[in-house]
Amino acid sequence: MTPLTRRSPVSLDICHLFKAIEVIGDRWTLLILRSALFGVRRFDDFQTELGTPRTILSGRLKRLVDAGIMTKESYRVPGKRPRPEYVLTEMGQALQPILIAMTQWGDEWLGDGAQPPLGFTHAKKRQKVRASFVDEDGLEAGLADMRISLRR
Amino acid sequence: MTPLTRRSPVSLDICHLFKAIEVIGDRWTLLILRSALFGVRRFDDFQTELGTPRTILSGRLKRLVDAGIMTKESYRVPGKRPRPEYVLTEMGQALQPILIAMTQWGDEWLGDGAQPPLGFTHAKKRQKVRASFVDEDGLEAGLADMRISLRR
DNA sequence: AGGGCTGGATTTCATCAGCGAACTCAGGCA
DNA sequence: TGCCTGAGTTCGCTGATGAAATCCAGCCCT
Repeated sequence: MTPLTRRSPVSLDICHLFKAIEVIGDRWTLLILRSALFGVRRFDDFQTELGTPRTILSGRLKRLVDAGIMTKESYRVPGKRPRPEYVLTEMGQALQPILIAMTQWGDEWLGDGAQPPLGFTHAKKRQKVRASFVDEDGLEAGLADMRISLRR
Repeated sequence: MTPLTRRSPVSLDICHLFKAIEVIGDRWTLLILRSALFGVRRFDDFQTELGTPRTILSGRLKRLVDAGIMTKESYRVPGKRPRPEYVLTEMGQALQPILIAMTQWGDEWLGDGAQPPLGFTHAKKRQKVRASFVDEDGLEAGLADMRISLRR
């Protein structure tokens, strides 16, 4: 068990985890990102799928665009007028490992014994793939092997 | 870029990611977990460090205990009366990869060019360690190698 | 025994964010 | 012109949030 501390070693104002939580640590934001990673891009599609109140949705999308996680682009169905489309930037795509790690945590700890609906496998090797940590050689490093060091 | 879809392939009511978001997808909850993973355990320590309103803090801690992510135990400083202590369960410890992945995402995308305050290295090999995915052989699987399949 | 101290937790109330429904808006079509 | 559609805003209402004060249990001290 982690030893008791009275204070975290990193103060909030320089903590990147804290900043990340400020940006994406929000129920609706996370749900929007989940849909977006699956390929959903349109306002009404987010709205119907998640049931987000429209007012909240437009605010969250705006924040995600401001943060650089999504861009607001234009799509056009022929014969229709142009419509905005919310697409993940590279910065947004980079969130996928986080969401997958959350999915796998859910699979393991919130699964009602049921088989998880999504499987993560290696395309060629056909082995199960799971979120973990790797060193520079691409080899797994367990949490036990890992040293978390404080840089001053 | 992910192809456009109008709907996510997994409906919310069977999605473990959705369930995970319901449980931990909340600003204060995530901040509490951050502190907890660093070793903070006491009500007032969380409160001072995060500035959480006491009413919110007690509510969130209760939810985390109900969810099985923390347990409420008793500690006793000799000569003082026993006090509750909120300790991560195994289920809670298992959230560490998620928070580390978030930290590293923040390091990469929210860093104001500054050196991140926490370094993750392999204790023996002294190499940098990063969040990623591994197959059953413990070898890294990039997102490109990975197939996400829908189980029916 | 009684008063103070300390760290959890609850009460109170003003404020803010979430929510549903209705409304606006722009541009294409008939 | 009038209508349709997808996006976004306006408008109230309600419920959650936040700050401060209060409560409460149990150990100390005298």
